[in-house]
Amino acid sequence: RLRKWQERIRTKDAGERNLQFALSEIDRMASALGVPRSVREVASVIYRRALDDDLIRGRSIEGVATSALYAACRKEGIPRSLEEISEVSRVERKEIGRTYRYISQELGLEMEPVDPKKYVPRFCSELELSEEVQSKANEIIETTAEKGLLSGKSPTGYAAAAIYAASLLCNEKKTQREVADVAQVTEVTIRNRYQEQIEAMGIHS
Amino acid sequence: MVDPKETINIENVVASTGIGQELDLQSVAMDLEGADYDPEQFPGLVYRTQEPKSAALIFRSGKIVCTGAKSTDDVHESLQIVFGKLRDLNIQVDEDPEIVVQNIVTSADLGRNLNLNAIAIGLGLENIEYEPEQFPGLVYRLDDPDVVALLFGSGKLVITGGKEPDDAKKAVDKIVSRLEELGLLE
DNA sequence: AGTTTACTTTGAAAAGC
DNA sequence: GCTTTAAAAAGTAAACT
Repeated sequence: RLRKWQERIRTKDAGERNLQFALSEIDRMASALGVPRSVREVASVIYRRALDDDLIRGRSIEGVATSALYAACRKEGIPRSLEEISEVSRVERKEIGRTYRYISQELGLEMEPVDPKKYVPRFCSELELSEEVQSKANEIIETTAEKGLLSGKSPTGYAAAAIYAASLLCNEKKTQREVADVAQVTEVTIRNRYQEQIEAMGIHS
Repeated sequence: MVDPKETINIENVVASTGIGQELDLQSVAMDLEGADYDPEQFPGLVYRTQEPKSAALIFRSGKIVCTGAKSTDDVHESLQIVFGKLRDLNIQVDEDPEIVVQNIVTSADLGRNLNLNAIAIGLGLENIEYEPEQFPGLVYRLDDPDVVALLFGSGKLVITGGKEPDDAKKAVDKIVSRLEELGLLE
């Protein structure tokens, strides 16, 4: 009887320690990403819900914590790509993506697809591009997405191409390499998306 | 426009069967040319047929999995070839082993582009999975028939998880009518 | 700038770790 | 859970030309 009681305490302590570890990891990654406190709070709530629903069984604590943070960034409207998230996590990109899809389904997060426009301010500021370029990029994204060009395309690559196009149109040219580096996509992806977008916008350059 | 059902094409059929006899895979691997057997990596021996093209996974228990065939007829033809090869090795094979189709992968074309973002919302975010950062297709699980459909921006789709060719037809019909009533087709 | 190859997703069975 | 098999869809990445 005493042994059983001790075991319960031990289990409870272990669970408590695991939760503390997860929350501190979320905090560490959030700091590294430079996201506001509200995102960490949302991530913590998602992690606790996953814990309550027993979704961590068979998965790593770090993986679930990272996925919760990825989901929280999106929910708060300041998405980080899986590539960016994986740079501050010790879990690899593919695993974060899988775990995110799993907890998202199980918790019924009903996450909407990421809007490429959400990446425009951050990418443009890293490239030191003007407000004018940002507006132009947003206009390109809005217009071409309405024409159906966005289906199936990665939001970061889509945003990168629009920013590249906008930088040319506003005479603040950035090279494909520069834009590709901040968006963490390849130049080939920018070229492919850029061609489609320019054509759909009826721009001839 | 063409009826999307007429664009349905079977791309792969997976079936299981068994010869009703245990096998010494080590010796089968020696005698059967073209056999790939690496028990450290996977317990099954891989044997590929050329016509019809398929891959058979042969296990110690005598159970066999056939995959890669383009029709249920091809599955039967391929397995007859495998049974024949085993008999050539003086291995007892049941006279007419039962062959069970486990999965059929089909492709189809709705004939018009799809706005996956609108479809994701329309079908209900709780019913679909659409993560273009990870994969360009929208994943839609149906209850009846019990299959999974992958919808692409081009209007092409993949249906998998079905056990008979008819499942794909039913699925395409349901998807088309669902998208039509949502006003998301054409 | 554009090509080739390879990997991402879905489904199912087999035997064994 | 993983391992292996095959095939489609379309996007993206890495490595070349």
